[in-house]
Amino acid sequence: MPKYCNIIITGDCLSVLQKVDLSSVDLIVTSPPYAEKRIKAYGGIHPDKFVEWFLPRSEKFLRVLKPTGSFILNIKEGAHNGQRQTYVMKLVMALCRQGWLWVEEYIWCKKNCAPGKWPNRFRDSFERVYHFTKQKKFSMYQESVMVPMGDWAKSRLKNLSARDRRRDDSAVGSGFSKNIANWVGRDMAYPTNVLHLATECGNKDHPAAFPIALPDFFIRLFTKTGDLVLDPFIGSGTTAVSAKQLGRKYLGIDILAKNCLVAKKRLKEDR
Amino acid sequence: MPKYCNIIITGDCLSVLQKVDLSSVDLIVTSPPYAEKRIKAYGGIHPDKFVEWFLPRSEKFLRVLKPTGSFILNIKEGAHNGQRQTYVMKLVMALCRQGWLWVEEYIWCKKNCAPGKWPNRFRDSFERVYHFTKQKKFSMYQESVMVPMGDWAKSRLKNLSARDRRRDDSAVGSGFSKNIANWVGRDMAYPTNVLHLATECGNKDHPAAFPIALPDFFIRLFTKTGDLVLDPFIGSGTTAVSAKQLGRKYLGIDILAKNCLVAKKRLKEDR
DNA sequence: AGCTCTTATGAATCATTGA
DNA sequence: GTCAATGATTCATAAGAGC
Repeated sequence: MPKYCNIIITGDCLSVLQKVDLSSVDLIVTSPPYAEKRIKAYGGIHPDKFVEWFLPRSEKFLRVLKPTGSFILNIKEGAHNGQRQTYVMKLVMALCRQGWLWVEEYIWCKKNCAPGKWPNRFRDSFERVYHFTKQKKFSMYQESVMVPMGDWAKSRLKNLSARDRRRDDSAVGSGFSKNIANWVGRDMAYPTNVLHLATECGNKDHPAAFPIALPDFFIRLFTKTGDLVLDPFIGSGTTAVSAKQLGRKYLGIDILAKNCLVAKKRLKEDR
Repeated sequence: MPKYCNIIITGDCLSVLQKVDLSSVDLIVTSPPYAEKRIKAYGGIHPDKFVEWFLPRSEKFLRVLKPTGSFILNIKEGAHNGQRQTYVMKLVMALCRQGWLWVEEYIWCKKNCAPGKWPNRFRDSFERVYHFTKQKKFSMYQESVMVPMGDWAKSRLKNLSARDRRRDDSAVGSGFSKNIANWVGRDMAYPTNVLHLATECGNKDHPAAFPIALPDFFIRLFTKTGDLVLDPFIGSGTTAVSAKQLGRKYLGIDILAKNCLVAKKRLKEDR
């Protein structure tokens, strides 16, 4: 059993990860504080400083991640003064120089995006999810994220709300397995690199909760039961809740004690 | 009437555009030969050489584009040796340095993408469409690309909810706001920056034809009737056909005489 | 079951003003 | 100039209740 396991730690992941065992993590799933967003919550990282702020931390990610592990990064640049920021591109290229292999970019297409109308752009309805690895060969379990084809299933599963999951869990006790079993013999298909998910509804006491279906997808895709999932910017705890529900171990880190409290509370209440 | 108008020209756009009038083009829509793709057709541009190959040509684009014009670039990096190439990111950043303003990235989500299965990734079902301009203010006609709205609007408008009324009262302070009034009779909605278009079916005698819906969308969005649309890598002629169908002028350029023949044939047959 | 109606809400962006 | 803060403006959808 790893030293730090199934806990939420308050602190900067830069220092906290120093104490975590080398090559002990199977998957890192995270959504860092975006540059110029969450200024009140995180103090704000200027877009020009974002890459240099991130790199020392991603170096620690390299340290604790197993050779066959994956690093999933959810991020999206904003628009300022009529132009899109370029720091996300700069970050990806810097991560490649740091030793990461950029395997894929998934698109998280948000069904319900924020309102607004502007003279020069439409509403932003997608975010990027980058997949990095340490090696060309890595663990991937594609069968565990197969989606059913056909209308009846599409409408049932296009949105995996926490509530749906809870219902399935309580009925069967093991999350997805029952559903998967039900679909055997029906038309199943592999997903593509575009994910259609609604943003989470419901108050999570955190300004930027991503839908649980997002970590859920990548945890099932890149880990097996009992593996360790790390989120170095745990926020409201969604990644940890998802890992726990799927029978994985979790390690959550956040610099704000307030966030850690929210995450711990959600883990206790399993929601 | 511009000198070069409603024609397809065989040649390298680098030299051809030298003869085109300064600031005469309202919109550039193109899908360049991707690096390492279409090697037989174009002789192949190595990923490492792609940016330096492109930049002299995009400089000519700056020359012929009107100050209020837009440049729409459809491109997607491939995967090699298990990793995504970075030349698209490098190109975007180089274009910014060249003077272009990066306004937006649209995601063209391909409904019916190519089948296939690989050990380390799923099927690639999106392409990038970058929107660049010369100025912060540019021509944009958002109303011309509105899409049909769902049924929900009708019922809502029949009987304005108490909450809608309250929200607008507090916002405006005088009973009915004009916001709600704007919705009455509206059955169309603005799109987002994720476009759901099917890929073209049917052989167009060209290996990388994009669906006509793609240039159609951007031509309607960024030009009005009679404007001039340029595609410096016209390929099978889709951009020109779309422009003609929408009552715009077109100028198509391709280095391969074979492509120009196909484009001319399609224009004549209007398909 | 299916239909109608109600409610909730999401990492937004731009123009303007003032320091 | 440049930068920061503030206010104005703005949709489309899912899910649930009720009939």
